Amino acid sequence: MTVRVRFAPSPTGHLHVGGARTAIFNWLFAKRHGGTFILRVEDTDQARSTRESEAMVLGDLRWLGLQWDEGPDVGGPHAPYRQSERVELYDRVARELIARGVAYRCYCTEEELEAKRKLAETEGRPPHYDLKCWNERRDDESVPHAIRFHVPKDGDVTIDDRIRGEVTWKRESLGDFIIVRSDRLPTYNFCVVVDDHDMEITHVIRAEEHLTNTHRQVLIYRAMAWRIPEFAHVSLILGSDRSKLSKRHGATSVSQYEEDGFLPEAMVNYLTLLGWSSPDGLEVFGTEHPIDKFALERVNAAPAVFDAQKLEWMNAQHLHAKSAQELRPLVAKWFDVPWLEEGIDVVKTSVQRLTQFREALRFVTEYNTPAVDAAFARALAEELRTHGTPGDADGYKAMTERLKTSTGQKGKNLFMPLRLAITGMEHGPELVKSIPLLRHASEVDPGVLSPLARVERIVAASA
RNA sequence: GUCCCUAUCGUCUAGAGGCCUAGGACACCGCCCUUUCACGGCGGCGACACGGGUUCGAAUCCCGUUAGGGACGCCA
Repeated sequence: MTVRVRFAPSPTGHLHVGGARTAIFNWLFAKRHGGTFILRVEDTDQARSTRESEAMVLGDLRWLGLQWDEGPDVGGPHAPYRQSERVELYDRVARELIARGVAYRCYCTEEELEAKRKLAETEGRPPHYDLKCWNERRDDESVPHAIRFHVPKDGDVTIDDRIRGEVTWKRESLGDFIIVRSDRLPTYNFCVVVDDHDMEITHVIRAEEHLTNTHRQVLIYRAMAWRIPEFAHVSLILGSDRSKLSKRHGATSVSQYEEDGFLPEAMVNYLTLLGWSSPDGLEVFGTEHPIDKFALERVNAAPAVFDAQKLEWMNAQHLHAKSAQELRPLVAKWFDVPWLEEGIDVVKTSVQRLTQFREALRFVTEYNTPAVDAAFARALAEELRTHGTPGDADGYKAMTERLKTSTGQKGKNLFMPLRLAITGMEHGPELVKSIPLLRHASEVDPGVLSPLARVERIVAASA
């Protein structure tokens, strides 16, 4: 049996990190077993679903590099992959369920039901449907109605969750539930089952919030005598206060991280580690490693707190591992100059995110004449005029040797004023790299002030 | 309220009854490297929620308590 898994987002906004992790686990599992990764859009909630959101979610998944084999945009043997386009199928199955005597039309209004729920609550009873329409079953399609699934006497369910082990529910914990709304659109618990069966899904890997829904879903599988897939419920991602991750904890959508200059491979790497760990303890990796090692049995059942600091560290690891040539097109999205590649090479290790290169290279793009000893500045200007600005490490070494004698300074007293005079700042990358960068940048970019021009400004200012 | 899930350093985790004096990573602190910053290297701080069992032996198995989370919708 070949593995078929799906990620089924509802298009109500950008992809969240929790959804991203669920998608990653599905994708990893499919890749691990040479299976098929399917993208299905769950847009039956017409009030909240939009095509714009769908495009955003698809874009976010693409950015992460999670390629799907079947989906609304690429099609596949079980098209369409948008639930709103599959209503005929749901309608057919709902009728079959009614014919089998396990589902029935319910003519109760939402107001009636609301009142019944309130009453049940005050009387301390479980807020389950009172079976009115089940007891007076009638089959009138002309009157507005919903369709309910009747929970059978033998409605106890036990599943063997691949992450949680055995989970059991008693039938009493469930009331008859709606599978088709009065607007004829199916509800989540119904269409997931119909779709997962129709799309021949073998493993349902999804968030823990769906765990208790599985009870209802298994009942539908049984009523239709369909093969029940394997289930794996992944725990939730929490914020720093251990409540469900939400906006107030900071960025929660993957697009936000993209905008903040995170690398997709770092994002995937970090999220993969939220709940899963490699048997050999490796933490920084590309996709080959987890594809080779991933197993649902190693996924932690406990919820995980999202740690933006570790994500940032992870991003730096991936960023530092890339060459300046690889980084250049990525950085150019935020900051582009002719000398960008050399600039990236010089400041790379001091940067965690793509967005930080602009600031890290500010010593090149900006120069605020610093306060430097006038005599030192004159000697430095003289040095640069007669020997030129060094363009490599050897030239830099020779220059500093000469400066020792011409300025009479050494150690910190030589290097600090030198750094300050040329970069305008007290801190920055090694001078042996910064000075050649400044020289090259000023040669190709009229916006960059050359080292000599900089020093001359100091001399002029002190005159 | 009922049902379900979960519980190892601040955080992510390793741990499948003796290999545990509980290992790694992030963060934090210190030292080294570095005439700055960063990177990197080395070291330190720091946890089995609690109470009962089972066992020669429990972080690991069982029960309970507590705490957190989820579900109980004509949301997904």
